[in-house]
Amino acid sequence: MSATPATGAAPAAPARRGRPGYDRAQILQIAVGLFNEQGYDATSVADLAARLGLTKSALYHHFDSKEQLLAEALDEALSALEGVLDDAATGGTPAERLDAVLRGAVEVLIDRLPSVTLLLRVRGNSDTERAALERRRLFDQRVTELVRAAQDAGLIRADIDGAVTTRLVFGMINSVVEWYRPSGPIDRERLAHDIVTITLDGMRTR
Amino acid sequence: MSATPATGAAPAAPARRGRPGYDRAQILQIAVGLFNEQGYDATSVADLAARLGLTKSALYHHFDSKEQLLAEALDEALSALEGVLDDAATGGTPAERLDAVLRGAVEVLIDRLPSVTLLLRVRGNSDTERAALERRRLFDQRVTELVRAAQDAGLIRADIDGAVTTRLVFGMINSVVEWYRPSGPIDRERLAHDIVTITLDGMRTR
DNA sequence: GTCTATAAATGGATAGAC
DNA sequence: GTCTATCCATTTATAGAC
Repeated sequence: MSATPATGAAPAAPARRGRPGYDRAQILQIAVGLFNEQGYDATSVADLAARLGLTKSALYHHFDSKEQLLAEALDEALSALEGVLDDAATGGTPAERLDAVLRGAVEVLIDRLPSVTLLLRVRGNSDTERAALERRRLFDQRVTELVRAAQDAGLIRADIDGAVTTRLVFGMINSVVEWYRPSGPIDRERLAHDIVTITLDGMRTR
Repeated sequence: MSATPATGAAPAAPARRGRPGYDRAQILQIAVGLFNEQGYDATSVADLAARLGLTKSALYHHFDSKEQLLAEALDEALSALEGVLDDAATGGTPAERLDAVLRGAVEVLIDRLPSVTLLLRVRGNSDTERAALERRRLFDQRVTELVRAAQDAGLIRADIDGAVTTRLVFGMINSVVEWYRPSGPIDRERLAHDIVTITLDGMRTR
């Protein structure tokens, strides 16, 4: 868990001597945490340097810009989400594939909670943010196609538009970043189960 | 719809002569729109003045601070949401009251889309924001109590924790601010119906 | 790999004329 | 009610020493 996440080619970066000695991955992790606490725009490079116990200059030795930190975090989140769809594409019936996508999305969201949280708050204020929004849009499109296929197969109710259904269900899934904490009482699989249960069968008793 | 929203005592503010001639309500409306486009922190007072076609100084004649604009918008959204709960408290069975709260929340969210959108993005970076978050928390608590009462009455499934159910369902409802546009093809009542349908009965066919 | 110092621009906000 | 001009703190980012 606490091992170095292997940014480049080095198999295992040995702990640095002297001062802090952060590598890119560690800095990115702490940066994303702070962006999520305060908001990306409200977080200054000085804020981040203070949290790291570094000066701004030392930070700029590791990264070219604040925006580069954002770009790397957004890429991590988007790649993971796209991976869910790539994996699910090989499944069986539309219903099975949809189930796999919903469960997979919840699990990615939890496993990569910080970067996905950041992604979901992007508004499009820079080229970096706009590119991320476009990748998100393509993801949504692919999920909507899956929902429509499940509707055509008669497995999902067709009295609500597929795009609306997709938005609502992913709205519920994505909202998890607002409150879920891995250290809390509810585990990953349980939450995925609860969400799939409510979205498929609803909260009303029968 | 286009009438003056009655900020103070004056029944109908006559159109100003000369330049733009904004009143507080008009400025607030445009400010909230810009905050939602770019994010509150990413929006400078200069940005807002530019959109209004005014200078910063002219803006400060109407408002004491950027934060005051935020505070007034957040209060509008919170008051409207609290009103939904106050109204629903007088209903009949827990199920009827919960239905009324869900529908009412969707309708408030749509009727006050700009201010509610702003509210849902607040992170707690100032006293103003923290006070708004606290009012939101109290709202959530009151809804959770309603869900638990419906569970105790056997009307809502009890195999998922009431607080989790509340968060998930309001996560879906709140996500509407991310994509809904009143000018679009789907009207308020239709969306409220779709959301209540999915959250109560799910998207699976039976 | 970290530091001090500083640049150049922008942030929120105010003074005072018209 | 809006303007020009300005203040001062903070912003992102860089230069160059250790």
